[in-house]
Amino acid sequence: MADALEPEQLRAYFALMESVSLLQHAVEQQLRADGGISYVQFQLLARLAQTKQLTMTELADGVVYSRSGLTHQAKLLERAGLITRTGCPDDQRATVAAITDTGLALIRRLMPGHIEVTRSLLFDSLSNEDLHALTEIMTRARDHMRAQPPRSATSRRRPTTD
Amino acid sequence: MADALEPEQLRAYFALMESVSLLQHAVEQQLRADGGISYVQFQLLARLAQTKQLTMTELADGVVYSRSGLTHQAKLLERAGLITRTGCPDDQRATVAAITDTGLALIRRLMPGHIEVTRSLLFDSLSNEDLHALTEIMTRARDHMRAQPPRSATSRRRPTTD
DNA sequence: TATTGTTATACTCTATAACTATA
DNA sequence: TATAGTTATAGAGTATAACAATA
Repeated sequence: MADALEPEQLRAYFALMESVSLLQHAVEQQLRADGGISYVQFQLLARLAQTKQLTMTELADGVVYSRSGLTHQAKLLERAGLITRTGCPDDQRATVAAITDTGLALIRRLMPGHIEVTRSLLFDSLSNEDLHALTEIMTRARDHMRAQPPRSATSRRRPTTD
Repeated sequence: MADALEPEQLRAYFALMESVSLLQHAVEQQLRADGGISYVQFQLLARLAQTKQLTMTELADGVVYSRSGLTHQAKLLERAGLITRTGCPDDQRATVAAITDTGLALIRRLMPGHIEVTRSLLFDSLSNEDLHALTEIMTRARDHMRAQPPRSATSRRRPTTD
């Protein structure tokens, strides 16, 4: 089951990882320089810009891999006036995060540069057929990965009773 | 030039970033659990396993974005007995890094699990056509990104005189 | 008893600037 | 003067465990 990957699989794997590493680094530079926020913080803000209201657990999904990490980031965003955290009326245990006008304005201000970076680094080298193929492939891959159980029994998403 | 990305570009971008994030997290878990090393350290070891001898600058290429970061990682790897650093006879300024037998053994021990993670998370969801397309697309994207000049004038790869 | 979220803490990674030594 | 690399240091990110409050 764990033989060597085929050469083409290796090439795909390395090209994928290095490309995203380069892209992510460039995006992080832009966000930090233009808005003083990290990519993780940008992701959280972008999610809240779409759905307005999210509990901490919902907000964490797919972006952050530990609860304390999210609390830390949320605290920074709240301190910067970009989000608010209030108690949830439905479930007293939960905290509801929402983006502020300042946060919305920041996202709107950062978007053009963010888009420009991804365009010049990634999409400028892709044909329309490439784009279709990439979308299809990576969407399927993401769904597959999300459905995959974590390798270790001690996951932070679904902590077991041990 | 910086209009909104098309919806399909956005979908591709998000799927790409989230997939690699999930994959990288899984790979890091495996490497840390089975070998006690990080993904960056794994990449450095893997490069040295192929080419045996590399100067620090050559070794950094594409893996690490600052010289001091590489020095730090190299120090850790050296302390763990996984690589050696010796002066370069050709250029007295340079340091040549080489992998040790212990380092080679570690890479060989980690590879099956590493491959198994990437296979179960990524390649199991890909057809042969997908694999061909992905390889072609991401190889081209990587080459394009590598050729791209950094967005800011103050790059750490090509420090200017300011 | 399980879940939501926070806190405290420790560890790792990364980057900047100053420095040494060699080309 | 430019390059290769190290050092010191400071800042940010992340994770673990212990905890409080609610379901």
